[in-house]
Amino acid sequence: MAAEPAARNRIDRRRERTRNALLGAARKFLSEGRSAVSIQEITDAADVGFGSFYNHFESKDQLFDEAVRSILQIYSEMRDGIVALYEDPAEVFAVSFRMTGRLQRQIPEGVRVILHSGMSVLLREEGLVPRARRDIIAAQQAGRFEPMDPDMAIMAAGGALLGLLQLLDARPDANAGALTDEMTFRVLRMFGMNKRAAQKLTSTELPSQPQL
Amino acid sequence: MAAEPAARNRIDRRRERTRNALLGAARKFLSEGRSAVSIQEITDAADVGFGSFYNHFESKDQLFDEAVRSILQIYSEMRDGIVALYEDPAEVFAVSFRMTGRLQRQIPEGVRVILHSGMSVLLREEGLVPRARRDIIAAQQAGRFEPMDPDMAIMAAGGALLGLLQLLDARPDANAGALTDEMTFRVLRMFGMNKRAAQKLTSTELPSQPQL
DNA sequence: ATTATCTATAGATCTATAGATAATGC
DNA sequence: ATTATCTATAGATCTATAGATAATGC
Repeated sequence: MAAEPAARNRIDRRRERTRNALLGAARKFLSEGRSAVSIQEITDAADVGFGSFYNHFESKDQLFDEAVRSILQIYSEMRDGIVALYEDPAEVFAVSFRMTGRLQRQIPEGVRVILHSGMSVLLREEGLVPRARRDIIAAQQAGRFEPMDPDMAIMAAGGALLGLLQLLDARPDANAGALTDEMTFRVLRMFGMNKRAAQKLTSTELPSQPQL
Repeated sequence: MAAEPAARNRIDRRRERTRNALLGAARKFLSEGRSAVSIQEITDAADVGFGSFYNHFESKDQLFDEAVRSILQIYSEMRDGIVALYEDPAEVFAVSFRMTGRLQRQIPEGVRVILHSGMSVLLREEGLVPRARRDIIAAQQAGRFEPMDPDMAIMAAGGALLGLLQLLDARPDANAGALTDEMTFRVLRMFGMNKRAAQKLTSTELPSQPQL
């Protein structure tokens, strides 16, 4: 009752397949920074009839927007499942950060979409931002982080995270886990944690990476 | 002999005026994230004949690329002039950071171009990046910053800087100087400076803002 | 019978260029 | 005489839609 089964019948499943093919093609082009492709090229890449595009989206912009949104949503729901195990908000923050850095090696293309979409992701009230805000505020109230304008903290941590993802993208052979943990450590230090506490939070074992 | 005078004659000056009008229009559209405008719209906004476009640029992409490059170049030359007064590399870094945050209030449109261009600015070997790398490495060697992979440091500081600029853009009434200094303080802490030293570097008086 | 997909296409838009016009140099 | 700008336009490309086709539901 609460939620429909994934697809009600064969027509709906086919419809969803087409839609996903379009979103996938959009992600592919966005990950290459090619937002100027024609709808024709998109439907070709999706292996879908040209007219089908308009069964699902009103415009290219709408498709691209949904493509970004879907990435943010899928990933942040996954995150929620993972961090449900932790109580300390500082640890939740650290685990999220460490998992997200590692994500670059799992879905480099998806990450590239975000990287190309500019800093404005940090203003979207969906995805990791609202979650990071909650974690940071809670950690501040718990005395784990120094007091600081939460939005500043988000911009600092979010910017550093995006920078890390960009660096990992440019260095395919680097040790992603080590670099990510180093960056997490630095961000925790930036938030006023002492060395030992920051060290501890960035050296605990992580839950296994979920497959996407 | 070393460098030509700004413009040799009237023809050259006119040519440059046209070119600058096109670059200005490109910046305007890029600052609005509208990279899909037609060349026609660009020449209209520049108040320039349509065909003139091709006297100066081969394609829209080339124009946009030069528009971004020109912003980076103009700003970083200005920075070089300012920081020439300082010796301590950590102070050079701090002053650069603090001036750049304040820049958002001076040329919000130019900053918006950078914000829309995505994280890839942090990979460009022009503009602030190579300068920041030199400063960071020098500060590490001088023992002012903790040792750290310089590229990681750049991504962390650059990401935080872009995040700050994005926040300032979204908060036109906020105290840009105060927020910028707070962010600078945090970044210095991230690089391992102690509170007192970081405090000192972010509370010194800045040289007067140059007009652009 | 219903619904989504696909193909074909009209009309709009966009790019690149040719040739005319205007401004400046010599 | 030279050089840049401007206007006009051919041809290419792109979008949005109409109508045909294919798949599924009942």
